[in-house]
Amino acid sequence: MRTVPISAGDLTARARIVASALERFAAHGYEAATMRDIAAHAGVSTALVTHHFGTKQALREECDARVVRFIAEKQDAPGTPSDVLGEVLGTFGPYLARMLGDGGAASDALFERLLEVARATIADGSASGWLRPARDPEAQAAALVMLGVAPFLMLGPLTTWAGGDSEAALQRIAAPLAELYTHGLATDDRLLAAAGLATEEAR
Amino acid sequence: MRTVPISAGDLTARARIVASALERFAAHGYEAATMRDIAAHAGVSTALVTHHFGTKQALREECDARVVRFIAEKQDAPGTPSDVLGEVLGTFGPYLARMLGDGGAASDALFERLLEVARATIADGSASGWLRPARDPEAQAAALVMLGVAPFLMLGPLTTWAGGDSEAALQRIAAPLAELYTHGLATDDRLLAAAGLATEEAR
DNA sequence: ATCGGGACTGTACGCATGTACAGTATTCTG
DNA sequence: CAGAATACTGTACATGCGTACAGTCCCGAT
Repeated sequence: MRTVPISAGDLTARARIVASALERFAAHGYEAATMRDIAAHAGVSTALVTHHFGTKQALREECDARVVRFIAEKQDAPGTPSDVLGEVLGTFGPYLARMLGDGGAASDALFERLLEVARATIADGSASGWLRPARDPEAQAAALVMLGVAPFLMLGPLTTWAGGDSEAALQRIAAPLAELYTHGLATDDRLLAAAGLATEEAR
Repeated sequence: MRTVPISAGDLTARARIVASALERFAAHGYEAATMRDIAAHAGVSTALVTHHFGTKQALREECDARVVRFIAEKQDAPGTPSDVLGEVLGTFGPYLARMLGDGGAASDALFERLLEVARATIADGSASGWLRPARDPEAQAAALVMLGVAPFLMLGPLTTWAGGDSEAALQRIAAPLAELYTHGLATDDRLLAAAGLATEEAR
């Protein structure tokens, strides 16, 4: 257990590389982020990155593992496990958004982890009664993940929309989403009908 | 006005290039799509692409203009202008998702167009009464665009989740979204409170 | 003290990309 | 039916990418 405060300069070069990779992958995506850029932002040479991780793909796997470990810690933490998804997205939102948007096997694995978190949230909410259960709980979990990640996927346009401040964009977009989560959007069942769902459901 | 049915083979090479670019940009994103790939799928040489459009960026602008024109036609069309956003996304959903996700000035311009569509939808829904208005209509419009684009942004993981069929993924994810739009998700006001919104609102 | 291994770097190679250029075929125009 | 403009192609070039390699520095174990 670490007892002294640490700063970026005190970190191992290896740790600085991972942190830099997480940031550059989050900012530009996996393909667009370059090994040279990652190395430069970590203050090391490009060769050291390959020395520690071998390939760019392996570096990404290390980043993914770091995120997965963070999720597992949040899941296993005592106290309030209510908004694990929110905490995870608050820390790794941009990174997860980029990786899930790129697709591929690694992306699918991360999505599966987030699905587990969402399933737990739904189970908890259904048991406690504060969450309205859906006909298809698995699809509801996928929708929950999608809705959580969506603001980060569109952070670029949303930031411009909000005047250049990404934090302000996330906060402003959160308000109508909270209203949506609470009341819905439509006043009748036309959307359910359009989705091919029967309308004789119980309120 | 064209009166005879047209097939892909009958199209001008220029039109085939634009169609190919729209498809490759949608499938792989702007950066990852290559001029050689676009040319090959259009059945022409790479040099012809540069001959017609000059640069890759100019080709993208042509694609964007095509989409913008499509949106304008849908907006100006008579009859039911109720779900213009849905029709636009049904045709150019993957393309718009990739372009909006990449960010940049062109992305912001497309987002602004979609915002206008969403504003019109909200105005119509508020007037007709089927849509529950939000405290911040502009943010509601942005949220509407975001929620519409989100499934396409995550089409990769969602497709794997649904067993490899992207159409099935979109359909299955639409069900809980329709429920969300109709009833909301929470049974109390805790999410509104968490978003910093006062709870003394009228239902 | 030394010596062996890991941290670390500079350089270079092969490859894919966007683009420029010269040249040929085709189509329109007078 | 010439001639000019346009459609179209093959090739080549500069650039940036991921990665491999040889070599230097430094620190801990014997």
